[in-house]
Amino acid sequence: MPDHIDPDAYVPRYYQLANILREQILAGNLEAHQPISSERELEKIYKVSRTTIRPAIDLLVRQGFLYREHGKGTFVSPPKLQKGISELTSFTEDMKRRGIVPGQKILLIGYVEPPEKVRFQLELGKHVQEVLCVDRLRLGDGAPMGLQTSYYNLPDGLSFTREELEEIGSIYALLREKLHLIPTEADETLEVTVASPHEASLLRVEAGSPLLLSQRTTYSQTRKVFEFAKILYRGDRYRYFAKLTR
Amino acid sequence: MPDHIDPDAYVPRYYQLANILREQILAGNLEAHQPISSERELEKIYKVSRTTIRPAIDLLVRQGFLYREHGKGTFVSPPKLQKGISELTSFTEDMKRRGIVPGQKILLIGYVEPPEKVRFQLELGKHVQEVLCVDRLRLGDGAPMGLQTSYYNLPDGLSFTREELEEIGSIYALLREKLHLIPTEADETLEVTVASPHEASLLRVEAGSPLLLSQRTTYSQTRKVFEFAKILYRGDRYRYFAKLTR
DNA sequence: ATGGTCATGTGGCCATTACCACTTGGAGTA
DNA sequence: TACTCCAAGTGGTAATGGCCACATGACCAT
Repeated sequence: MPDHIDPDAYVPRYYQLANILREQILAGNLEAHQPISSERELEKIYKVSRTTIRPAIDLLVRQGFLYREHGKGTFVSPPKLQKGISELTSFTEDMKRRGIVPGQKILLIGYVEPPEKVRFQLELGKHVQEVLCVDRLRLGDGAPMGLQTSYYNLPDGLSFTREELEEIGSIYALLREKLHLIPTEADETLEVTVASPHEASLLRVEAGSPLLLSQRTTYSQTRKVFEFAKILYRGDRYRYFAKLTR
Repeated sequence: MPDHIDPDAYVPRYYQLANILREQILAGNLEAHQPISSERELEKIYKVSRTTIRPAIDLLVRQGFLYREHGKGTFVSPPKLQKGISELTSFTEDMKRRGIVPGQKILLIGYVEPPEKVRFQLELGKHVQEVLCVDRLRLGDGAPMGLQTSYYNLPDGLSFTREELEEIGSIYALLREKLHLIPTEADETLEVTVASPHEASLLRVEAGSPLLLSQRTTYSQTRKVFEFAKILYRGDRYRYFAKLTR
């Protein structure tokens, strides 16, 4: 890990500085509630202007690593505030972060006529006849974790095959690399429901067991809705995390 | 709504500008995906420097009203992206936003010896003997919505009475006005569970009905944990919203 | 027609300079 | 002793000026 800022680097200086400071915090060089160097000191230390320092600190404040107090200084947040904000992640990433090995069984992949609800969520016009649908059983450490049904509104007849999905594993990775589609924002709702006999048998629980239903619409970098995904999580195996701010 | 920026105002100029632009968007003067004036044009229009323009736009981008595209311009987000991020709100505020009339029935208020789990969440030392506990039935439009149990670690013997809580209604409002404690951040987890006979009778559902369990630790402006709250929501009446970003 | 080049406009980044508001602690005063 | 006041240090806001990276369309050469 570099301890200085390269003015000619490809990444912006404020970003380099944020990385340096974050590393120091995570390495434990700085105690919780301890002040970091003042902005004017950081100017001298890293030979960058305060105009560069501030966005770096802004970033770390938003990420929960630091907090400012006007007239007093900038301080290190206690460890509990340092992890897990409301980040948009795929099931695969989510599991990895929890230290669980993700897996999946593809139940169905192909074009279907969208139900009215999906048509609404994907903001489809009346002329759109079919959308790509992927039905998957999601696994965590080999055992059923959830049941996911996703619908995709892809640009201009672009698509992918079952083989490609099986090879890469993550639809998000596939969309990013093959179609240059990057999820940037999503609206999610969570509610409870109970397992139908069919869902129960796939998830290996009793019919009528409580499930957590997540429904998400995902926006690409061009601000278009491209995905509507429903995931039914097993109530006994999944817990949702969120970080709230004022 | 003013359409110009007052250099002598108490509120910062970038904040005034953000308010002006947000009003224009909400008023519908600007269509979705339509570009707003470029940053250099805004300099001339509002007689402020680009250093002021950028934080204003930053703010609106974070709030979901605008999005930038390098080399192209800054654009108005479609309406669906404009509301509801992961904001820290009390039950009372939450209900009001949904257009539901909040209510409550206080079941218990007083000092109790904290269970081990609460002791851990509130980061209490071994010497702390008792913490304030409030048990409430939460109502929405008069009918049971959830069952909340909250524990408070208040500074220096500060406290409040049942009468004060009944008068003001919201603990957050009470803490803010009486004790100058402002919630600024919280960690929340959500999971499903089923109603015990006792919970079921209070919530007026069948025993064994699915419930949504929210558990939250809340941090004050001094970065200390001051609240641990559990809310059991009726599965058939409550849905959780979140906005996710990359 | 096709493809490359380039001027122009946009947001992204950054140094410099300056002043304001808030906090703190020590000097000075009553 | 107790109080007030103020200087110094901190983060907050802001103007000015500049260069870079990216997107686009007009223009030119092929």
